[in-house]
Formats: sequence, C-alpha cells, structure tokens
Amino acid sequence: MEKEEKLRCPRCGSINIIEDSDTGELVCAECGLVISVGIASNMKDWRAFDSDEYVKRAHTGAPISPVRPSFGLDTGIIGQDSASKKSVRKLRRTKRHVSDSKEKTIEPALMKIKEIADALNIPEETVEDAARLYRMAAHKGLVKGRSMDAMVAAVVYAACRRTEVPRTLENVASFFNLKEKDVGRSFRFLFRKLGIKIPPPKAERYAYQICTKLNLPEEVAAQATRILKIAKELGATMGREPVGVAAAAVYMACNEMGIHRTQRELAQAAEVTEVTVRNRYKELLEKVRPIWLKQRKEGEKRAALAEAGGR
DNA sequence: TAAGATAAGAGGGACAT
DNA sequence: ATGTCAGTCTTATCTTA
Repeated sequence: MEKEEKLRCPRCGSINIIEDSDTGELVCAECGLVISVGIASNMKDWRAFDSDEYVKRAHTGAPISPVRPSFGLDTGIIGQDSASKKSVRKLRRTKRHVSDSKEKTIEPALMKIKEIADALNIPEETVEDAARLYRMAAHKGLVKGRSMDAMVAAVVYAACRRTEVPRTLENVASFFNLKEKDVGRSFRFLFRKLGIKIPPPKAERYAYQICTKLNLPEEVAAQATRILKIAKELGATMGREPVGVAAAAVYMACNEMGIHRTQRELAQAAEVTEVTVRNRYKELLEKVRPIWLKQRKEGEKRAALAEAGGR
C-alpha cells in the first residue's frame, strides 16, 4: 500500500515514509513529520501533548523569540510567503498521483479545506498541512463512515495547531455548523489513531491575536509575552487553557501600562468567560507579577545605562 | 458598572479494573 | 470497554466597591 523508502523518520524512527508526489516532500506516515522540506523547520517542539505535560517538561532555555510572529486574523500579515498561487495549484493537482480511488474521494475534502481557509484567513502553509493530514487519514481508512465535515474540521484545526496559527475549535466548528465538542472528538480520535502528537497551542500566539482584536499597541503584546514567559517558567500555566492565560496576561499588561480595558472585553476577545480571565489573572497577580515588575525595572535600568553610555 | 466570589454541571485525561 | 478521580472551565447568581 504505502510507499516505503530506506529512510527513517528522525522523530519516531518509523520506516513508513510516504512521498508526496506533488511537492516532493517526504512525510512520515506514522507521525506526520515532514522530513525533507516544508513546515518541519517551523515546528520545533513535539514532545508534549496537553497543557500539563507541556509545562512539566518545559524545555528549559530556548526563549520563545517574540520576533514578529505572524499572528494572522484580519491583519495584512498573512501573505508573507508569496507562494500562494503555487500551493493552490499544488492542491488542485492531486489527481495525478496514485491511481486508486482513494485520491478521488479526497478531492471534495480538499476543496472544503480551501473554503474554510478562505473564511478564516488561514495561511497557505497551514492549508497544505491540513491537506496532508487529511490524506494521511484517508489512506489509513479513518475517514470512511464518518462525517466529512467533522474530519475536515479536525485536520484544519490540527494544522492550525501544528503551524501555530491561533484558531480555536470554536472558530473551526462554527464554519461547519458543528459543535465544538464534536470537532474536538474527531480531532482526538483522528490523531490518536494516526499516532501524531500535536503540541499545545502557545499562549503567546493568542496574546498577539487578542491585542490585534482590541487594537492594543504592540508594546502591550510585548509585555504580555514577557508575562507569559515568566508564567511558564513558574509553572503557573500548568493545565490551564492557553487562551485564557493569554487573555489574563494581556489584561495585566494593560493595567500596568495605564490602558483601560475591562475583563469583559478581554474575555470576549479571547472567547472565554470573564470568570476564567479573573481566575487566571488572580494567579498571575500572585505568582508572576512580582517577578515581572522586577524584571521590568532591571530592564529599564539597563536601557538607561546603555543610553547614557552611548552618548 | 466593573470586578470578585461561589456553586453546580459538563467534558475530557489519567489511571485502574 | 467502563468507571472513578482530580482538576478545569462554563453558566448562573450574588456580593462588593
């Protein structure tokens, strides 16, 4: 059935490597790692599955460099890589490969992926990943007998997670008029069966997204990112929904910078409840704020010194 | 009106059976 | 496969400043 190469997946060691004839990419059929080219380089950390584990096994160093993340959503930042045209063609050209009927049945799903991607402003890179995941699922017979919408929703959501595009289950589910929990169920089913580990979403991504929604200055996002970094190091985000933590961090950054935003506004932007924002905020106040303020003070001091010295 | 507090209920993960 | 357990988040309601 599957093509086999003499290659081994560097992540899971499987020799079950599929070649995507369109892109020439080598993809591990077991875990989905793209071996030769593509998004693999963007996906750094795979080990953890849920939020708890993520913090427990938090990679120590490696500060998440806040280098202009492309946070998407209605801002013009998405079209960075101008490969859109190429990848659309890539998606269309799926029939050329593999003669069997499976590829044919996949086509409508790919179209749906395109549709939802347009609606939710999802970048091409993510669309391709979703298509790739759907193919893997189809080849393993995981789609048969299940709602195609739910499966498409699941792979789109998964691709968003893998490529760190901040979209919630709710975002994806509502496009298909599905319930969040149903998409979630499909998502978990699919990726348990595929054996693919998908890293938890990063709170920093949501922080930027929230700031964008509320038209907050970049400095707020930068401060929120620092808060989140400290929170992570302290384990204060353990087991919490990243988007909720992000909302609280942004709220705290606003407060500290004299920008008035209510908890309700943050809650709405993050699509969580006020209670969640409150609870996360409370935790951040206790655990993170002291350290954060100290670091800020030190940072300012350094900046002042540097400026004085530079003159 | 914003924010804090509390309680009941749901859904899901870990773990054991 | 099914059940229990601990923990989170949501909804609803009430209180406080």
